[in-house]
Amino acid sequence: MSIELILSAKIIEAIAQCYNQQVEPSLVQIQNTRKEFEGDITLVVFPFVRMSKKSPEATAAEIGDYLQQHVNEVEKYNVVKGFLNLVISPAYWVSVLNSASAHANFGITEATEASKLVMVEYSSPNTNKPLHLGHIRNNLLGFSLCEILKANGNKVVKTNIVNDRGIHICKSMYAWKMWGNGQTPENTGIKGDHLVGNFYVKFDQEYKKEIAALIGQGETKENAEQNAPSMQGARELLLKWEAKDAETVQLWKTMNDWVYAGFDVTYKAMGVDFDKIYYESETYLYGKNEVLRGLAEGVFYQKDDSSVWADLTPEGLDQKILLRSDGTSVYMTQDIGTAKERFQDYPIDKMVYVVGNEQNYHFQVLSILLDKLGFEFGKGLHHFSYGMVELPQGKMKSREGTVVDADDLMAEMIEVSRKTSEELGKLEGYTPEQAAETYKMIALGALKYFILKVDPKKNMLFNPEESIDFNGNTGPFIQYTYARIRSVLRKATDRGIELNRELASSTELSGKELQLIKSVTQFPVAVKEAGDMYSPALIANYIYELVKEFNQFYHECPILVEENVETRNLRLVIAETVGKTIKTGMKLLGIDVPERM
RNA sequence: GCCUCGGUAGCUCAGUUGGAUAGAGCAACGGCCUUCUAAGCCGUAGGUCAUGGGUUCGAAUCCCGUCCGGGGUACCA
Repeated sequence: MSIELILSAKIIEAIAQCYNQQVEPSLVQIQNTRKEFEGDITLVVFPFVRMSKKSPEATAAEIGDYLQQHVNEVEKYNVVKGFLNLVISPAYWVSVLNSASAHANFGITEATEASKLVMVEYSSPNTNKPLHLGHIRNNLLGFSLCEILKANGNKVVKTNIVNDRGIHICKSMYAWKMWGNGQTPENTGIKGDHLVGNFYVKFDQEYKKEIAALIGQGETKENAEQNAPSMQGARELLLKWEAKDAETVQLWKTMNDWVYAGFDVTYKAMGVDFDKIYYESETYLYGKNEVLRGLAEGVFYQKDDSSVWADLTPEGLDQKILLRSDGTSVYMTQDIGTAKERFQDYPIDKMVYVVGNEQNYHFQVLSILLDKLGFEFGKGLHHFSYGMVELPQGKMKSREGTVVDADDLMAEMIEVSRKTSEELGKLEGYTPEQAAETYKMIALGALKYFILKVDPKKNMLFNPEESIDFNGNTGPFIQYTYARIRSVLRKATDRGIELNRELASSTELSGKELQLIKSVTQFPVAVKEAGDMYSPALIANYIYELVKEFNQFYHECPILVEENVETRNLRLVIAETVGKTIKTGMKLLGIDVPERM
């Protein structure tokens, strides 16, 4: 049992004994003592002063006396204003370190047969353009969230819904037909997703010209947008596709295959993967069927132009279109079908969608619609809503070319990493392959940590002019600390030093040693909170604090050079345990750590 | 217009259900490599927590108003 739980129970007991009052556990506010005060754990006594009818100081002292007498681990205490600072015995901290060091998977709760099954949808790209920085945030958050949920004892199915059909694909297809001149990834040497993306941009350029021309001829803006030949062409392709026109389907397959080949490369570079991939082209019909069923059952209604709608005014929302007047599906239709499929395929206890906050309304509506259609899981969907990545000039727009491309960004980061490593000359003796692997590990560590350390809910800014840092609160800083620890441990082994991981309870702890042990014990707490809050950032911030403390310790306390064998052993055990915690924690972020750098 | 999210150091971000003197990194300045990796460590400077009220022992945190910004809002995804 953790010291916090023991104390919590004893504090309630103390109040009962001293003041004859029953208190709710929620009133017991225990926190780690701030560094500037003496002590390890602090109780906020303000909530109890009205029970004691004494000053905060006197109340704190009475509770402190009681705890000191009744809890072995409480050595002494001091009172500062309404704060009762408890000093916990070193023996307790030693026992905690022993247990952390003994557990291979310290901080991790393994899933069992009885565990909940969580399905997490993330990535979910459109197949009309390559992945950009916004997708990177999605993928990294999604992957990390899955690792964190697993570490909290859940079974997780990582899923990806590929938006492989729809008007956006048809735009790229139309542009390719009109202006493609038979270009392929093979004959141009351009990565497939980028090639298709080029045509998406081309479409938009031509479309805009046509609109301008039509407006010049006296058309209204709305009419021009509807009647532009490009748009009509794309719409026609969408209709042909839904009608399974052979030539259209063939072109669609070909271009999507180019994109998939490109995506595979990007996913692999990012280090993300999926257990089950759904394709919208396969699920949208289920959605259409469900909408038609809803229409037949009177849940939805049809307008004169034969478009199908949901009336959400009882829920305080608007009307929502579910099938266009030409009968084709919209985004919502597809998501209904996909949800139904998934719950048929898996015994899902919890469904999580990792999708940007621009779609908050969409998921609010999806939840309601599924519920209206009689799916009991409708209300339980969880939209993991994350903020946008913005550039200094504002939002990224693929069609306007103001995007930071995922492949380019990763390649640039690797290049910076390589140069830095070579300048520092840390990898001498490595083969070129080993070195290249390390450059990549550091580059991705920098990128992933940069993205994940920010609260997912908030928008974040990326300035391409100032490349991502490798110093300070960064992935490489953490990786570097890990490499240092490994280096010390290697040297210990080389010198024939054997670790004794069963530390005696009488082991003495200095300030930094104690602080590090306390930090390590917070890891399971951080893992749980990250799981509860769906926040990789909590893990990132935790590791950073741990690593910062380790570096201070490393600087102040000699490890191998220490002459006292017991102290040397203690420090090695601490270093090893911190290293293990860093590695486990970084794994939860999808970041690897190097043996050397 | 309506809905919704946000505003913390020059910049990028932390700040558990309200708790002690609001913290990091970057940038700036000054120290520390004959000792386990200087991608490090130590120090200096930098704040009206957008703003005005309120709630209370206590507010960056909760409530109301105002200003500024992002996102959404019936045939894009």
